[in-house]
Amino acid sequence: MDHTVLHDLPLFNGFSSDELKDVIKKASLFRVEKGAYFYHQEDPADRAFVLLKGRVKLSQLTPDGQKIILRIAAPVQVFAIVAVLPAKEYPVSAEAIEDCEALSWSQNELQIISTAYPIFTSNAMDLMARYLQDFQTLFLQLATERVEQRLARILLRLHDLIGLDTEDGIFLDMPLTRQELAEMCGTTLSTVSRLLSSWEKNAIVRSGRAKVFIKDILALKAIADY
Amino acid sequence: MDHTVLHDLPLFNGFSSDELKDVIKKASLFRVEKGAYFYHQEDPADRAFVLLKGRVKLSQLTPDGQKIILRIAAPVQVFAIVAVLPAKEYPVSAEAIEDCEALSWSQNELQIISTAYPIFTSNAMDLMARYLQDFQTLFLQLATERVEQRLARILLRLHDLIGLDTEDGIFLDMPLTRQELAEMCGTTLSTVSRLLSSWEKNAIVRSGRAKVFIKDILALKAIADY
DNA sequence: CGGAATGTTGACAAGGCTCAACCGAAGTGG
DNA sequence: CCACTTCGGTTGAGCCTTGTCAACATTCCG
Repeated sequence: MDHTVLHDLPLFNGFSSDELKDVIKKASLFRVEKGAYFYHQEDPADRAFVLLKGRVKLSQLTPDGQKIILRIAAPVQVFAIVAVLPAKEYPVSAEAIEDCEALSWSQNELQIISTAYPIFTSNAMDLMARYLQDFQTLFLQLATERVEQRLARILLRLHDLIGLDTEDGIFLDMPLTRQELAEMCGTTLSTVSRLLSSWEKNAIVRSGRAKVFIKDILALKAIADY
Repeated sequence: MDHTVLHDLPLFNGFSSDELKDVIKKASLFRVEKGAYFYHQEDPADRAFVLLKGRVKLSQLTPDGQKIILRIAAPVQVFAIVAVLPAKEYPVSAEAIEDCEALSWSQNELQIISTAYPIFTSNAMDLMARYLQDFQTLFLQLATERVEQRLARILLRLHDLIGLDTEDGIFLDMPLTRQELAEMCGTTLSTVSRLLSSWEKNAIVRSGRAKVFIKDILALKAIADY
């Protein structure tokens, strides 16, 4: 395993090449196929991951079975960082929505890394603080914006995360159903479908079965910031 | 300053009395009067606080001026823990809604404490993880529940935080306007007023100008878990 | 007393949800 | 290769919750 994959991760900020090699030596490689889970909500949080290949859907279930998607992780991103803390549970479930590969460290190994490299702890905390802030922003948007704006924002975020330029516009390189988009913005399949249809009429997007192209990103931004 | 005030704070878990005394010696005492601010959103985050007296409203503004209240802090609670991280900004504003006193440490002092007591860092991280989880729960509720349930939940949380038994029912010991309740559950003043009125008809609460008594907490729980 | 906050209530509109019927594409098995 | 099933998507009707706007009442406070 090439240590350079970790090089630009904020979590390993301040690590030298040798240190990264050492950290990688401690890692295990996990393969999880499409549809399977890395872990489930409320399992004891005993492993953290760095995604190398595929996409992971991080979602949470309500007591009555509704789901919301909190985040989609793409390579090369960290997830389940909560595992650095002892005696926690995973707050979300992590499902592979494509065939995935990830590096993983057990809580024990994370403990060892923390002790050997004190900066690791503060990097982890920094990461957590960033998530916290992202959440506050999301929360604010959910509380104050209409579905239309929220969906536009989500497409824009996906654009940054996984947008691919094609002659048909910017392709969002991930199989996303209407249902999943709905779970990302706290609404229903029908509403998402209606919005995408109406945007398609205005040549803002083009969308089909589990795929979306963005044709007019400025219009989308205008909707988001309306 | 009596060091025992810090004794039960998760942030100082694992500190001996002597260590707590040392930590307190490094603190400054802040007084902030009702209506004034400890800090504003987007100020550089250079101080953390432990509230000793009064209440603090932690709120966030949208670009277009809407406000939501993320948390009300009561004694003895920590806020602005994000200040342990260098080069961050406060993600919220902190307004004293009563005359307040708080212990405070500068980022420098926090740095020194972290170095002297490694457990402090992990306590801080733990605290952050807890906030993160609380947020995810809040987020989920906001996304999936109706205003009625959310308001009921908020009253129940306030009950745990600041409920006082009286002959008139359980008094929520804090001046909270309809507007503020609305900002806590992401809705409008009118809707809160209507809900409280209708609950008053059913003898679930009694409420007046900036005050609320809970008369039937079971009914409230039933609404929350509906 | 007068003005500023705060709260109540009604009328109305709209956004979004539910339910349901229907369509089309993709996959599957004989 | 065709028939069938499954999955994902679209769309309409109706309704409910909630937001908006506005007038008015009540309480507080200087």
